[in-house]
Amino acid sequence: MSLFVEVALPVPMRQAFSYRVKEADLDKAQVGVRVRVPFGRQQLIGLVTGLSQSCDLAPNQIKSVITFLDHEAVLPPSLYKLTQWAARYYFCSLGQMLSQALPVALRKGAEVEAQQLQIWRVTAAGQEADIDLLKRAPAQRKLLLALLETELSQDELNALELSKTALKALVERGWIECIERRIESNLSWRDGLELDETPHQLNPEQAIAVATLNQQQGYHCTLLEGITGSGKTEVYLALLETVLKQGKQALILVPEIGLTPQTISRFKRRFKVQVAVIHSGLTDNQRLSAWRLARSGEAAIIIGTRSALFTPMRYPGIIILDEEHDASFKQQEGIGYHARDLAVMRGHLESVPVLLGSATPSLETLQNALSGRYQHLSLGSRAGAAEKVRQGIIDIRNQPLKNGLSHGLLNEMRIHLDAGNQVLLFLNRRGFAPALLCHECGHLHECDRCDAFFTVHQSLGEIRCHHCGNQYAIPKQCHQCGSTMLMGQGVGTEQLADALAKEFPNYPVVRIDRDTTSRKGALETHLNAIHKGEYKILVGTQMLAKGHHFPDVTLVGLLDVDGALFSADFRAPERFGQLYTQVSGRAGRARKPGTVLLQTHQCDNPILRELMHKGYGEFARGQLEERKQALLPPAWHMLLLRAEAHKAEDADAFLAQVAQLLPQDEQCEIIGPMPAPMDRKAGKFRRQLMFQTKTRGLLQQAFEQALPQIEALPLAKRCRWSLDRDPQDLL
DNA sequence: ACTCTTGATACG
DNA sequence: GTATCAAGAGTC
Repeated sequence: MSLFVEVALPVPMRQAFSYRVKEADLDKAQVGVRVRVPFGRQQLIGLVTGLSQSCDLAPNQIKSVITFLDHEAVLPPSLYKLTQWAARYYFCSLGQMLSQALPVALRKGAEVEAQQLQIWRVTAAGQEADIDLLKRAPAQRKLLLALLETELSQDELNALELSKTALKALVERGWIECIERRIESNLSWRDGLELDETPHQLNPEQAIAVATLNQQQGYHCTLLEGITGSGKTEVYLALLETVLKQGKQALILVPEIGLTPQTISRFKRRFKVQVAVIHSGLTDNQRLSAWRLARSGEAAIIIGTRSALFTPMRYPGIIILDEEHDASFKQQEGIGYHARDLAVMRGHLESVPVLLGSATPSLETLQNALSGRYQHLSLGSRAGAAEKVRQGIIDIRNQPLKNGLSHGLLNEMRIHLDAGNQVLLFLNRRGFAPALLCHECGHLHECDRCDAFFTVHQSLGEIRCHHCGNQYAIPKQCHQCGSTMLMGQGVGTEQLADALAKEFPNYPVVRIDRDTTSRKGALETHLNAIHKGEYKILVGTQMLAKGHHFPDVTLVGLLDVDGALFSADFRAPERFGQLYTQVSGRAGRARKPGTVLLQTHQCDNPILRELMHKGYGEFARGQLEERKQALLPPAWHMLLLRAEAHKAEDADAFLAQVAQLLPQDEQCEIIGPMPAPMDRKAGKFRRQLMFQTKTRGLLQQAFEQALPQIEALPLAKRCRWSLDRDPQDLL
């Protein structure tokens, strides 16, 4: 009797591949284990998705599995089902989705369970040894003393950053040795939870939220809408206590920028349990060990960014997504899955509650909360004594601007600074950066490979295209008229910071953006300096708006509001509303009253008025209504097809043929093909097509039906194309 | 996705 | 002629 396995491989083809199982491996074949298989000229690692006694392919076309890597399924059934569901939902191959769900180390063939732990300890000879012999070898001395105190695992030893040569020298003396020990997982936290600090007294609203959530069992999804400073984290901590006391684990997902040491320590401080942290800074092996701790149940709390969603839990208890509206929960490249949507599905599959927290919920979540699909809890009052902010609009029509700053704003800044407070200026430009402008003829310098303007980087002395990476030295003369009067048009954070340093020489300026915080730990250093009051003026982008507390900031200025209100992207007003609310929350914490000022040419704009006077809640409901009218998400459902080709006609023709294969009626709308907003990128032409339907099921069904035909189109091979379900950006 | 094959273009 | 590159085909 021969046996075959169906294998999902990390390739974009939406099909399984069959392999023969060798005689010796017959007992190892089971669904869910990883296998190494030959594939073309290469070897790949895939996951067994099925077994069968026969195979339709000609025998000479079938190869055999090289090795079986596991003796039990890698993922628990719930996560396997989640991955299957996601592959179908996002129209990608199961293998590709699986490779998103597994830590890189496992994709490369690492062991699922850590077999043995390497332990360093002092030998009998070492115990007797005369420490004074090491007077002239301080590194060895330090190491020996450390090990005399307690034995250390390889990881712990590495963390101490001791010298490798000293280690070797001590081994050669025979004073220390490395032994291997089987590790046993320590699950003692489940027997009795110990707190490391006493919980804060909850205010009535927090107490009600906690009580409501504690009553429920099994799956349910809740939106916790709490304005900035209302203490969502205290609610999380109180819920964690309940969950942990039941011996269950908690998965906490936070935005990329939100995973700061402060956040982590907040959770670590409260409970005496192991916390596994999963973030992008980890090496593959560190990630794997965090994954193992979660899977074995040793880590009671797992906290991480988007990809941590797929971390298995032996005792699942709750899933919490903080700052639920944050765009970093949606993967931008490759398979664009949304961790929030998948978290809800995972909660379903594992029968655990899902809690979505935000001061400014996304319209998607808000719609679910309003319709009753999700439970809706609110925290309205600010914790502590902070007062409500004062807000104002500065009309800059016909106003002279100094580097983008109006007189009104400058005056207000001076008042706050002279009073000894800090001022935060916020630039809301996504992708719109200062271009190089000729003051004489008005020529704007454009990238010769794309349709984008060059961005001026004064400090690097270069101009750079942010779409293809093209870069040159800043030209001395205008390419069109030869004038030397070149200026960077528009204000970037860098230019603004320079101008402010001249305008307010007595008040130090700090700039926080991608450039100044790209170095590891740079953001931390800057934030600390801000807290110590070393800087008085803070200039920055989105980064500054998210979750950082600046008690001495009393004035927040938003400089370019207009762009946000008139963007080609239908989500721009929503994002601006979230940003405005988050930024406002930055002002006037502690006991100082705060002021928020907007500079705009559109001071009568109704959207702006509503946001300022009625707050985010009302504004968001208004936006939701507008989306319904316009048949846009979340009212309708969207799939974006992008195509890229050397010849614009190829991309256009391909998408036009795709459009032919899709239904079009009062429940299905097709927009395009049209040029992508950035329609030329690195010499290729980019086109896009939008497919929108009234219901989620309709989109699924219609596209699933069309997909095989789309793949069979001859033009499909002549251009690079990709799918983005529930797109965040139409760029 | 990756790798090998084939056809097209540039170059001294 | 050959060296290099990009499009095309195939992967159990």
